[in-house]
Amino acid sequence: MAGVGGAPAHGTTSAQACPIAPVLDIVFSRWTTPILWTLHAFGRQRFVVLQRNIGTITPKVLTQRLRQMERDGLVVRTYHPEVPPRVEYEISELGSSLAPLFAHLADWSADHLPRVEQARQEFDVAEEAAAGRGR
Amino acid sequence: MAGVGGAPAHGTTSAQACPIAPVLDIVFSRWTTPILWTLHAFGRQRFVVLQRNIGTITPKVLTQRLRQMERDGLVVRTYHPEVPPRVEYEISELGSSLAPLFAHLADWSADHLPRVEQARQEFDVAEEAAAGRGR
DNA sequence: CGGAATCCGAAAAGATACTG
DNA sequence: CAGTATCTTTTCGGATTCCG
Repeated sequence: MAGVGGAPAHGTTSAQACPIAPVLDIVFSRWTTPILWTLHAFGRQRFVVLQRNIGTITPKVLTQRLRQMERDGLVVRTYHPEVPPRVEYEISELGSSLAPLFAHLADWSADHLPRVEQARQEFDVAEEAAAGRGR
Repeated sequence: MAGVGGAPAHGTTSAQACPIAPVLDIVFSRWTTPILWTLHAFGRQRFVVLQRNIGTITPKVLTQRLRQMERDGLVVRTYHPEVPPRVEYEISELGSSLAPLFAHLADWSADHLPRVEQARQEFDVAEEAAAGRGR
């Protein structure tokens, strides 16, 4: 697996320069969309099941992300004091309110992602040509 | 000043777990929204002006981000071979197609950000209380 | 089972200085 | 002006280990 470095977040960005900057840290932090998506797709589920459904996230990171999302009110954590302990996570109403936004994003993706791919290829070809001339 | 580390991006996330993951790297990478916003707000502008308008970005990072966005077709770079050199950046049509999405995000922010703030306060209070009992 | 604690490595962001 | 080069900083993500 590729070790990755880390981009912080969008938090330090000057707010006046981008009014939606604050939301990005809440909604589009790393792993938040996969988590919300999985929670939305499979409904309430236990920690380990959630981890399996997401596929590649480690328990440490999943815990961190869930904690932040719980704090932001996007997910609800339910602890059952049993032996062995049982904890379940589910999407909150606030978290569900993001569904239309994600749908909008999916629509944009369907409509414009091919254009991005095309732009990338053209750019790479032009770059290749420029390098050829430069060399 | 807060240096930031880095979260890579959302790219390594398993696609099946979240269909919109690919778009996140394109649209919501660090600095992309402030850059697009500034380009949208002030129109075509030169490198240094853009840097000033954004406010806190260093030339190195701005160059990196602009290069990526140009490759993705979100911005258009125009180079005027003069002395001194003049380069202008503007938002592309593809980049402009994101405007409704950003508006949607701004709407969600206006409607739900207070709820997030409230959730955070309640969470912190509950955590404080839990710590008090635990200590 | 559901985490918390610890160590480690990678990559990106920032600061600074320097060119064509 | 518009970057590029270099060095340092930051912290996120992964792996491992341990606990109630």
